[in-house]
Amino acid sequence: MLPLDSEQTEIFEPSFEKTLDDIAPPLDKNQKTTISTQTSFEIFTPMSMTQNSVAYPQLPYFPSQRFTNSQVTETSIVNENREDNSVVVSQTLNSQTDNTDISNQRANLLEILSHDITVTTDGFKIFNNLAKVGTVKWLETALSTVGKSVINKTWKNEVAIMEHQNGYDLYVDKTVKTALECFTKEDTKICKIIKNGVVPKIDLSYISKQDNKKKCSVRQLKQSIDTICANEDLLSGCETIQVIDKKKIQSKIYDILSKIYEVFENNKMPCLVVRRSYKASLCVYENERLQCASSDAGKLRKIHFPGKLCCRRFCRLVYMLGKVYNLLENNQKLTKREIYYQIKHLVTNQEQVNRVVGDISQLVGVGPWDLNIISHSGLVYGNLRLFWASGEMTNCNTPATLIPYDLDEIIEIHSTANFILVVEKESIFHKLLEEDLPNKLARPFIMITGKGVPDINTRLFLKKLSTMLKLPVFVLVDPDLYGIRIMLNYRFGTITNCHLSEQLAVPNARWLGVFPSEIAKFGIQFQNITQREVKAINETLKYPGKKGSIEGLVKNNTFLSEAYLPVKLFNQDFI
DNA sequence: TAAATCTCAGGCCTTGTCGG
DNA sequence: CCGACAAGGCCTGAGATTTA
Repeated sequence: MLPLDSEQTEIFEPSFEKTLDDIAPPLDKNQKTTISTQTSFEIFTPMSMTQNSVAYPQLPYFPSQRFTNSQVTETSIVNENREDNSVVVSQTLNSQTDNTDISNQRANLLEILSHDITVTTDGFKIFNNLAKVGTVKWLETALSTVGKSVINKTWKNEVAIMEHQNGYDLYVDKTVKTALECFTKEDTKICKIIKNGVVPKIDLSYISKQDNKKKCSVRQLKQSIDTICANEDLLSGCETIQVIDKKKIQSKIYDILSKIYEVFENNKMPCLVVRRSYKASLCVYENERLQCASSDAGKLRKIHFPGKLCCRRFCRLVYMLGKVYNLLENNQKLTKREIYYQIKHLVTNQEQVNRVVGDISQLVGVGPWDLNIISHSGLVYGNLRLFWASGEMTNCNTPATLIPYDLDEIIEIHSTANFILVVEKESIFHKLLEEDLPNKLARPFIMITGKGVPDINTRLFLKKLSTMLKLPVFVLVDPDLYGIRIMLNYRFGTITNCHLSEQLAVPNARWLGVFPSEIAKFGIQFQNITQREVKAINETLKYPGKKGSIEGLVKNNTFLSEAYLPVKLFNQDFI
C-alpha cells in the first residue's frame, strides 16, 4: 500500500538524469544583452543531520524572489563561507524578453523615489503588493541612481513602501511585534493579533422557549438501532489500520536528501518526481472511495532544480524534508500553521506550506500525520475510553473532549457504543448534548464533530474508531451544497488527498440528514440558492433549488433529539 | 495554446474587541 | 449584554499567471 517497501518505490524516487546545461543552457551573449542588476538570496542549510556524521549540503532557498522566472537567465551559487553557514546565489536578469517590465518597475520606483524617503528597520511588510517593488539589492542600486543611499544595512530581503501624506516610508521585514510599535496608528487591528486570552462561549441564542412533547417509543427505537447495528453493509468490514514505522520514513527522507547531495557533488541537477493530485480527472472512484488513477507517467510531475518553473518549489520541498526529518528525530509534532510561523521568512503565504506538505506526503508515500505534521480541531463525546502507550487513559465521557492528535499512540479503545454520529457544526454538537440526546436515544453512541470541513485528524480518528470498533457511522449535515460536500468528504475522501483515502475515507458512513427534500417537510426556512452555488451544484449533486440549515430544524427546544433523530433512526431513513 | 503553478476567495468553525 | 466584525485555523476550488 505504501511505497516504502513495495515496487511502487521507484515512481517516487528522485531521478537525476539532467545536467545543469540541459536545464539552464549558457547565455548566448550575441543574442541577448544582460543588465547589471543582480539579486542575492539567502541560502539556508536544510538540516543538520548527524546520522553517519555526514555534513549535509547547503541548499538554496529563494524567499523573496521578485523577478519572474522568464527574467532570469542564469543562476549561480557562490559560497562565501559565511558565519551563519549560508551562501549567496546570484541571478542574472535577461533584459531582452522582459525589458519593458523592468523598465516600468524602474520608472515606478524612480517616481516613488522623487519623494522623501525614510528608512526604518522597525517596520514590517504590511502589504504584499507593496513589497513587490523589488528586492533590497535592487532598491539599493536604484537608490544610488538618484543619489540616495541606504541608511541602515541590517535589513534582510523583504521591503515595503508605504505611502502617507508627506511622502513614502520604506519598511523592511521584521516581526509583527516590532511593527506594532511603529505602526499602531494606521492599523490598530494588528494589535489584536498578539493579545491572547480564552473565554469559551457557546452561542445558543437560537433556542426558543417552546417545547415539543412528541416522542418516539423507546422500545421500538432500541429495536431499530439493534437492527441497524446488525446490518453488515453499514460496518467497516475487515479493514485494518496500518501502522507505519517512523524510522523507515526517516531513512527514506535521508536517502532522498543523500541522493540530492550526491547529484550536487557531481555537478548535476536533481529532479524530484511527485504525483499530481489536485485534479478530478486524475482520480477514480473505486472500492467506494476516491483513489488515484492507476500509475501513469503522464500523471507524474517533475520538480527540478534550477528549473525555471519549479526552482522555488524544489527548494521549499528540500527545506521541508529536512524539517520533517528533524521533527521525526525529536518526536516533535507541529501543525501546518505552526510551521508557517516558524518559516514565515521563507514563504509568502500559508498555501505554500500546505502544498509542500502535500508534496512530501506524496513523495514519501505516507499521510501528514506520519510526518508528525498534525491538525487538531475536532471534538468527540460518548461512551469511549482511549488507552495510551504511556499507560494513561482518556475517558471521552465528558462533554466536548478535543480529539487527540497523537492517534498513533493509542493502543486500545474500549466502548460499548452502538453507532457513531458525525455532526457538521459544533453548535449542533453542543445543542445535542444540551438536549441530553445520549439518554434519549436509548442506546449508547459516540458523537464527533469536525467543526465544518473536517481536518485530516478528525477523519483519521473517525476511521480508526469505525474500523477498530466495527460500528456504523451516520452523518448529520446541513441540507445545502457545503453540508453535502462535507458528508462526501467523510465518506469518500477528497481529491487533494485521494492518495490517502484508504486511510481516511469511511465508505460505510450513511447520510442521515438533513435531506433537501426535508426542507419543505419540516418547514425549515430556506433561501434561494445563488448563481454561484448553481454552478457548483452542477459539478457535484443535483437537488431542488432550495437550501436550509440544521438550525432551521431547531424549531423548539428539543425537536432534534426527541423527534427528528429518533424518527430518522427508527425509519432507517438514511442514504 | 494547453498545461502547470500560484493566488485568492470561499466554506466551516473559533476567539476577542468594540460600540450600541 | 449582545451583535457585528475581524483575526486565526482548517479545508477546497476557480481563475489568473506563467511556462513549454
